[in-house]
Amino acid sequence: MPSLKDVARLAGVSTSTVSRAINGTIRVSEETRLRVEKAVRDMGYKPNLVARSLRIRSTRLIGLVVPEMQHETFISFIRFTEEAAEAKGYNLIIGSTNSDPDREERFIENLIRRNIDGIIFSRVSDKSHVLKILDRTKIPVVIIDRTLEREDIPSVVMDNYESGKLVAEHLLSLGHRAFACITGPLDIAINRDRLAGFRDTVLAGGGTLEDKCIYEGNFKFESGKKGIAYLLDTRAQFTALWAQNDYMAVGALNLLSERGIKVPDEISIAGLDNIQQSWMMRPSLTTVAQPFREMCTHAVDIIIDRTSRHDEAKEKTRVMLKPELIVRETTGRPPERSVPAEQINGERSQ
Amino acid sequence: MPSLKDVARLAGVSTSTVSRAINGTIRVSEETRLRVEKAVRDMGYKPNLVARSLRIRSTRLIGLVVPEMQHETFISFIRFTEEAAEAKGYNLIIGSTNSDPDREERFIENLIRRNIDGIIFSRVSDKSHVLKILDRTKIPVVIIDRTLEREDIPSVVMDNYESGKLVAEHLLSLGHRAFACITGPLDIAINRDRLAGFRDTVLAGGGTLEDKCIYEGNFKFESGKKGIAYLLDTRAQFTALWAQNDYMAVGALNLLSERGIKVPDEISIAGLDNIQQSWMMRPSLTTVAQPFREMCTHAVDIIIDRTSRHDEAKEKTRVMLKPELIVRETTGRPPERSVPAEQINGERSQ
DNA sequence: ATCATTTGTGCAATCGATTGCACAAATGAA
DNA sequence: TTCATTTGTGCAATCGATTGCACAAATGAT
Repeated sequence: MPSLKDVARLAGVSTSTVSRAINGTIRVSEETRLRVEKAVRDMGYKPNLVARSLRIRSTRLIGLVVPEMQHETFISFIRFTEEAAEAKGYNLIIGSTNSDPDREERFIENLIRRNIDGIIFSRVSDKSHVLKILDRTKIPVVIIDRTLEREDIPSVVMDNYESGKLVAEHLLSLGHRAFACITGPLDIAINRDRLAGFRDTVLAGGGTLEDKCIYEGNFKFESGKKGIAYLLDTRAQFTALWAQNDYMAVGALNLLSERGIKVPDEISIAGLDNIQQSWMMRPSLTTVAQPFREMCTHAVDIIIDRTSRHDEAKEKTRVMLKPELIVRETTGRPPERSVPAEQINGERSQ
Repeated sequence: MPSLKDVARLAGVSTSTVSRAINGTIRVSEETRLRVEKAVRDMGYKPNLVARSLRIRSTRLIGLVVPEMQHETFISFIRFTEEAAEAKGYNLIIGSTNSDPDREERFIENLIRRNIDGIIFSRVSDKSHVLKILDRTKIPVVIIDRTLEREDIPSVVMDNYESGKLVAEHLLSLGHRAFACITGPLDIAINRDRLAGFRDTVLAGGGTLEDKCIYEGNFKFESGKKGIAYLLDTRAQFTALWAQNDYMAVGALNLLSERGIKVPDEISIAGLDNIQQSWMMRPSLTTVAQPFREMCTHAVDIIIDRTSRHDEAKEKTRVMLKPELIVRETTGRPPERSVPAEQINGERSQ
């Protein structure tokens, strides 16, 4: 691998000149520029980014921390963040922590030592000690898909309240009045927001969402199954169910199919996330699409913005983007003569 | 951020000594080691990996090239490669090329300039000019999930022939005799291998796999739908179908459900890959699991191995791992009185 | 006590770029 | 023609580590 020095020698100029000719930081005479360019081509010279990074203290690397790679949500973050980063000439280092604090810490330490330009977190907890580590450096950080108590940390989220609202409006317009919900963990703000949007809209529209029609899940398939089973078995009355993510919706559908309950004829189901399965399955799932691409693009932009104008006062940045409702087959009109859900359940469950 | 020099000053020794105390490359007296360690702790010193990489010409970074991030296969590669790399103290830079040669080239160039320790490719084509680029450097390369004509490039693949064999054996043992197959692109060796394993075993077991029962797909959902539609509409005769990946199997199931054909009562279906949907859907999909974790671990090991013993003669490395059959609900005994498939199709299609 | 060997440490070069400063040549203004 | 300004280039320091070599002190052998 030829270095700057080799190119300089071949072109008969100093390394400074070659560097300037390449980067265009300072004017170089037309003539020498051409000579340098020729030398660069002839030798197949490729600037060494490690050396460059060391000198200019910027690596054009962004770190992305995800808790795991099973959920499609995180895959989307990886995918779109990589896309956005690549478009800006950055590369992406990813690390999944498996929700293991040690691994998380190791990974962050590594990123710091690698002199990374910024870090994007998805789903960190408020108490993550990692944030303390980051406070000690001045590496820009963005939280994606969650907001933290600490307001000085920029975040990018979907308008979660709105997502609940969209689903409720849709179901209300189909004629539903009795609702149920399988939520994500309610210690997390965004999930409470989703629920609030859903509930507020349901009630405003003359519907009901009783407490016993709410099941707190954990975003996994199994939890969707459990949730719907619980709701059916406790004879909660509802004709429409919203699961706060698609995996739980799929789980619910799975159990309904097991029990021979027809969707959407007897119960309407909606999810959130728009995972692949949601359109591949039958019946296809009505859901809310998160604007993942935009979220990631924003996150990357914030990082790059903060690295460029280094030490300026950090204004608070909180980006909130609109979700989009995607209507498919799992939602329909409520049962014809509005059979009480209780009765339906009674027939079927055990 | 304190540097070696700062630590050295605080500990009252030279930077060389600090470096040696930290890395343990050369013996340092117990006493100074303790002094250095204390200084390191007191200052919260973290070695700068960029500087280190520049000097020792090794970054402990591995690049992973995937064509896209929609297919779960590639997600698995990312996931397990990251896991394996992290376990060995390496970090992972990923890039998806979207099958765009320019993007691919840009990404590879970047990796080279970043002085990456090795590159893992999934799904490169034989004619990818990228390999030429890599020939010019001596960066270790591994191909995963595909073998190339060029034998000097190490690869890690599943035993694809075996996967076809496993499926065929399973279906034969259930009593099936008339088979169909929706393949991946047949210009790719591994797909021909899968088909060969399937066909050989079917025929050896007294079954049939007629030419008109083979449909060449492209691994996507839609292509599974099209494939089964084609097979049904041309009245190919079969009671069991193998789709060479799960997305196509799901597509096929989707269409069968549309046409009201019962699985596995009327047709048995098997896939390959063991994607999430395969166990979440109903009926759950019989499939072949690829040993992704092992594949990725091997790939990382090969890279690390080759970086350490730098310029030795490269022996040819081709790792081949065993697949595993996972029997679920979409495969069962063939229809009771062995109704000719033609008749079944006749009733249903259109 | 003398010399060879081992042990521990520091000096300074090095990896490959970028960049402040100095300076010569070219240009423009008077 | 003379002086001020602009333009283009090179020297050498720098980023933060690692490491070959030199050398002093400690140790061991005789």
